[in-house]
Amino acid sequence: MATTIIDVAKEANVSPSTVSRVIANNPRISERTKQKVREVMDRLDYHPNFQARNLAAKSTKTIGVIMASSSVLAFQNPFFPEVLRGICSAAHASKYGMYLSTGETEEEIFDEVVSMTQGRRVDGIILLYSKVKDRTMDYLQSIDFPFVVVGRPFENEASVTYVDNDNTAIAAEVVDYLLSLGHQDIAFVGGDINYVVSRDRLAGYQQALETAGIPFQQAYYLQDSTVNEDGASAIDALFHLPNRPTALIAHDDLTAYEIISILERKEINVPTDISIISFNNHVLSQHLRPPLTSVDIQIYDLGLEATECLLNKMDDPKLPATHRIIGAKIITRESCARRGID
Amino acid sequence: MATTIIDVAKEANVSPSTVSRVIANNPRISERTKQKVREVMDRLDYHPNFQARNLAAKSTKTIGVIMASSSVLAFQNPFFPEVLRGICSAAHASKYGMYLSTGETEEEIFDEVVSMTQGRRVDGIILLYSKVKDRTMDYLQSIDFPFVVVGRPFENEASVTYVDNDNTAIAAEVVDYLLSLGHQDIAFVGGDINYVVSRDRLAGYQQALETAGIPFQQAYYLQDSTVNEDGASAIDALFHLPNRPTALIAHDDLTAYEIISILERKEINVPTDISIISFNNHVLSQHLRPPLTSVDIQIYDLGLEATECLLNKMDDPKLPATHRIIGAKIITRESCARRGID
DNA sequence: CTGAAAGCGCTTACAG
DNA sequence: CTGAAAGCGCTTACAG
Repeated sequence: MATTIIDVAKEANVSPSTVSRVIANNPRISERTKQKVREVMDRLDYHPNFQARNLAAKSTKTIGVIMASSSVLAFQNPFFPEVLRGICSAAHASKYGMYLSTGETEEEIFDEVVSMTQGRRVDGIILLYSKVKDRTMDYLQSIDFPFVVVGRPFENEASVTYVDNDNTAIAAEVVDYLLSLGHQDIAFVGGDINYVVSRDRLAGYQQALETAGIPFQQAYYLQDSTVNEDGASAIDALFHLPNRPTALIAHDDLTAYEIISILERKEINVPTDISIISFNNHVLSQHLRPPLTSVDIQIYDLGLEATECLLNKMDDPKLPATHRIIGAKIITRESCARRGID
Repeated sequence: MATTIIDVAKEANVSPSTVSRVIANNPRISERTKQKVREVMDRLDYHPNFQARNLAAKSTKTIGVIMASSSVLAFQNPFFPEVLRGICSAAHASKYGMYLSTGETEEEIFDEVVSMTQGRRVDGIILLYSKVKDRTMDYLQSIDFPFVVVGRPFENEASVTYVDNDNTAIAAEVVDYLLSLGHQDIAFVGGDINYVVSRDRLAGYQQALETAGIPFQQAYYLQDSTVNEDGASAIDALFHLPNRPTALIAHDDLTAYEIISILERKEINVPTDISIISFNNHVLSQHLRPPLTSVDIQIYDLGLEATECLLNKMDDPKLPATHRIIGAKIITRESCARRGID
């Protein structure tokens, strides 16, 4: 059996309470006693049992991280490691541990969250996604468990703590950038519309067009799932339009890569024939040919600040909901060009 | 306060022991009682407290996943999300949870592992890397804690359970492939030599050359850190050699991308002027221009099988160490070509 | 500044 | 098939 607090207490000729207080570095214990107890802890190679400590103290010092369902996509998405890195870094700084969800379906994830929270496996939860009508989020709110969302909540925005980019504004900015290059016929390949981020970016796209007096065309709007499933024909349709687009906004770099590959096979040149810009600024985007113009949404900071918000919330559950907006900026590379004269 | 086993027991008119047995689905409890108790659990929305259960049962049903130090690299490495996906999937199938290390330095990671194991925070550990002279691994072995390594251990290979590719053989195969294309002057950009994987691949490279009767040239061997720090000049040196290489093997796709970008700036064409092949077969490798020939090492399977091995080990700690070798294969794309006539 | 005691919420021999 | 009791290894009022 591993050595326990009792062993240490006996060896140091103090009570277990005292050992416990030394572990917690309680100021009411004399330095002399602390030294003595610490020496014994070292000598016996004592390490407190987490379960016992957590049970007694009613806290776990761990954060639950919930990924979106369909793990293949969640993991493949370059967003994931980067946001995790941010979370990791903030958690580590506050000596918190990270517990990762493993559920694969929405149902499983929901059940996992219920048992994580009810079973007190974690002290707080970070939701790595924001979905329309999300049971999990509703549930967390209903039991008043400390949580924070990376992304803007679909409902109850004011009462939920979240960290997000201003996706609507960024998407509008992207459109403006293309407009400034002389483009008018701008296609938009958006993400899954069940995620709020996809809706926000679409809204930004539409608003910017409207501001510029350019009507929104349904045919210019695709979902990235279409491209990933049968990319060639979706892109084909786009390029057989009477006014074929001269610019295209992709929901993320992966989609952009996919599209560029398809275009290449059709001998459509980027950026000469069509300008392409996307979101997320993947590490590899600079290595693509042409190097991809992409929006840096500061994923690491999203994770970092989400964790800080959560830590605050856990510290003081009565704190009002906070919202942090992380800046983003267009990283100009070579996939966008001034519109040629038709 | 959350509802406890006592609440359920009272409500169902049984003892807490019985409720506990119903939770564990103990066959000695009658179906009738089970039904009754389950109904009450549902009605009261009861969820067992993990800490209490773990403390009493002396098991945590969670796996600790330890990443290599220097988290920036660990996270950025595309290896990470993919191996995690494999682990996740196997853990989930066995209803295990995942606890992630957050340490940033080797020292911190070591301390984390000590407290994870001594503090019984996890039942088993997966080491996501294998380093030369690794304290952490030595420690795990010394306390006889269930663990498995993704990668080949540097020492005590026979007594440590691990999952790995046969990196030596694969590297040799890569060389043979290039030889078959007529290349003789083959450069090798390897990984950090503190990792066993880097050593194995280098060994495979050297062996294959030797078998082919081609002397190993120190000038043809670089470490990827050199390329990442001051890529241009390292590559420059390579191309100013009297016999400049006509082929190059890169430790991973990221390094290959980096090199290709540098070459492009020098107007050295891949594959006309130099053939490039690398390891890991990143999702995006097919989208690079030219599409990158790369070795698929089946990262997902590495994670999956490592977890299975660990689960077995935890089930029966007396089991002898097992070693699983995961297959790998060269995915031929367009970055390698037959050697031109000089 | 320190200790004795109760309690955190479970599981599991032991007994019947 | 079920229950009473001890115990898992801590923390934390309470008391002095």
